[in-house]
Amino acid sequence: MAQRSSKSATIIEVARQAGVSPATAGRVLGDYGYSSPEVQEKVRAAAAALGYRPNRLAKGLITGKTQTIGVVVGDIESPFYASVLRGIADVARGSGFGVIVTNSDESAEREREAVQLLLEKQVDGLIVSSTCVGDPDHLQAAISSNCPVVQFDRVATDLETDTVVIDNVAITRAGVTKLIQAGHRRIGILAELAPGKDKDLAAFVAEADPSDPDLYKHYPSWQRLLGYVEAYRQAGIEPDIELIRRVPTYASAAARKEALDLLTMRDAPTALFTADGLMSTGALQAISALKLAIPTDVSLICFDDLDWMQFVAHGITAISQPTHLIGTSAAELLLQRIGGEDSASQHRVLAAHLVERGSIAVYPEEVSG
Amino acid sequence: MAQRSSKSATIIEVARQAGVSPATAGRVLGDYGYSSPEVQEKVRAAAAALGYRPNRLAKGLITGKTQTIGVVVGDIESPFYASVLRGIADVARGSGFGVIVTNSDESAEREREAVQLLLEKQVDGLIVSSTCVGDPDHLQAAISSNCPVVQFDRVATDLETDTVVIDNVAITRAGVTKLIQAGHRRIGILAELAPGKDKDLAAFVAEADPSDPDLYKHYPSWQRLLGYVEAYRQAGIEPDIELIRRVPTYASAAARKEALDLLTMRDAPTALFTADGLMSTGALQAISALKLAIPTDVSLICFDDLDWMQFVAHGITAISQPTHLIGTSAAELLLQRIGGEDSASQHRVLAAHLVERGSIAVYPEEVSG
DNA sequence: TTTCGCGTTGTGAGCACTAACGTTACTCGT
DNA sequence: ACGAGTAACGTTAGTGCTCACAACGCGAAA
Repeated sequence: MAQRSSKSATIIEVARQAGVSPATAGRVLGDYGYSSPEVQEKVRAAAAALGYRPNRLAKGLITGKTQTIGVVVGDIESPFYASVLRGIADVARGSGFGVIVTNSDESAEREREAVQLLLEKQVDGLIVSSTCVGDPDHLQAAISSNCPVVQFDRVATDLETDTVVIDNVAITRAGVTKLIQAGHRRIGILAELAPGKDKDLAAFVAEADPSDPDLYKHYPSWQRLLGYVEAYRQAGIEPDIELIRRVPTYASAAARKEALDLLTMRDAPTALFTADGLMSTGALQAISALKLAIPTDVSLICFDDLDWMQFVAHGITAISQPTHLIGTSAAELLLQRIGGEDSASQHRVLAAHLVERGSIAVYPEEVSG
Repeated sequence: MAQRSSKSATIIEVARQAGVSPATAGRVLGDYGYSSPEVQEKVRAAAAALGYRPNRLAKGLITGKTQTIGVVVGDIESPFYASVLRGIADVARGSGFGVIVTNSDESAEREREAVQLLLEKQVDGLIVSSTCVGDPDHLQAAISSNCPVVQFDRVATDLETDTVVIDNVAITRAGVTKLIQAGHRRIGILAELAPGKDKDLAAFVAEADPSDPDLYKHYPSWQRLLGYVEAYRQAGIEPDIELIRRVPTYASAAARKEALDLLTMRDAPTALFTADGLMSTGALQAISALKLAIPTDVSLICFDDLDWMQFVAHGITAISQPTHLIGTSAAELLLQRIGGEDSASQHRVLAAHLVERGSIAVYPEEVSG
């Protein structure tokens, strides 16, 4: 019977009850060192009788390992992060690890605070989608104090960490190319594109260069824009900057507004590309409000394959990220590092794929010249 | 400058560097007891110079408080749980607490393991949506060892814990009544309804009694069924058990199949009520596959107001739970308990509300008699 | 001057556990 | 028969920090 009292029994009480030394009890219960079968039985019986529950704090204090990993994401409510976290949690549970989650809300300050808290809690490792890819000294601090870090989605490349990403440029290029091949010439794109100012956007589009070591290169939304621009250029068309709309972070209403604006502008686009889930819902809100039909009135490709995309209209063609796999991969890499692996940083690029449904109509190419 | 070496500085090194005793350094850095301004400055300078980072394990070992709360949910990927967790995390962050998340996958065994792990990690409190409402001895064990528990959504009522729920019966009754008032007589309902067997379902419907202290009473999906049955009875109609379809936990495909079956049966329902998000997507898949129009061919009310419900068809009428508030409330209650509050258990019943959109058509009442 | 009290600091114990090491008893090979 | 090896256990010293306690100085009250 477990005891009813307030404080849980310690290993010393178990040892006394079993008539052995604390160290011996520790060996049995902690499953290390030597112990005879008789002693094992006695100790286990005593532990069960007292309702003994090992104190992982004390263990962690000595061993320097807490069997806990810390996770920092933008917002756990977003389907993308939620799914990645699920993958992480699955792997963690399989290895007896706990997972502490924190939301940065895309704020560098909060991210730093979160990392600080996690380090104080002595997590064995960190999985981060960093907001401040620019100066990741807090992550560097973690690495310096022997706390391995794995980055995903957003990546600060000048950091010595394993990374898990998808090839945003290639998959977006493929998607937009699909639209172009269907005859679309004016394709609107809705993307977050933070940080930066409008003039940066123009410069980025003008100079778009896949080998550019620019800061923007590290942000998925900029990478997706790059894929968009490349698809255009490959088709021999110059992208119209009026069709590129940026939306502040976590601004659902703004996404709707931009989409509305885009779809009602003079010479409006015949197709839309949304760079993440928030943009997708914004676009659909606008399309719904304008009573436009998909794909008759407007074609659509959405980044991130959300639940509802299989039944809205005739199905929404979407780019599906292996979110769960991103999480499990990140966790596996991290656990390897925690386990002592000290080979060179691994950089996993996972495959995203286009899920073709019914949101792309063939657009009659205008007869020109 | 923070040091580059592997191990972080301890308070003893900070004390030596500042020329004071470890206890004094602790008082300054830990912000307790007395210390003079001069000493404070010296100690803080030394701490900064050494890149000191307090070890919360050691602190927790002594104080018995880890500033961590444990959360056990069914699946963090579900929008409902993700949003609740977000609420919890927000409150926790505000108080400097960390949050460890675990998924039970609706398995009692996993839930027990999770609770065990969390208790070993010495969490200061637990927020749980329990799978095994029937025998919550693991939760009782937590309470017995002075670890307060707050339950939400699913609740084991014979446990002395604070709870946060919504009135599932009333809000569902209101929703279904709306459908009945619109003239619908055959309303299909899709719900999880675990655990239990088919004959239990028949008995439950036959005896449906709001004051019944039955086990089922604790499960939201059964509560929602109860509201459904009550709405029927209040309208003087006896519910048809053929219209009540149950779906195994986490079986997205099964939800689709049941919905398909429901909509193609002889004397098919003219309206559908889905008891959670999974059922809703299943229903929409079926409706889409059958090329039925909402609300012309089938009316619909969905439990849980998901993102896409504002733009699918003419908008889906939904029951919106205050998910974020559920999380913040649970966390606030828990933090109060952790803070020493020992008043009687609080049971918060939050308001859900019907978001009326365009998925209910008036159904011409048949002229009878 | 004595007494009291308070602010300030240091000392030492201890939180629950593990790791290193010492001791003992026993086995095995030569 | 004897040293080496090994299994089984105990003793002790930590792990980084907090807390109770004692000690001390200093100003105010008696």
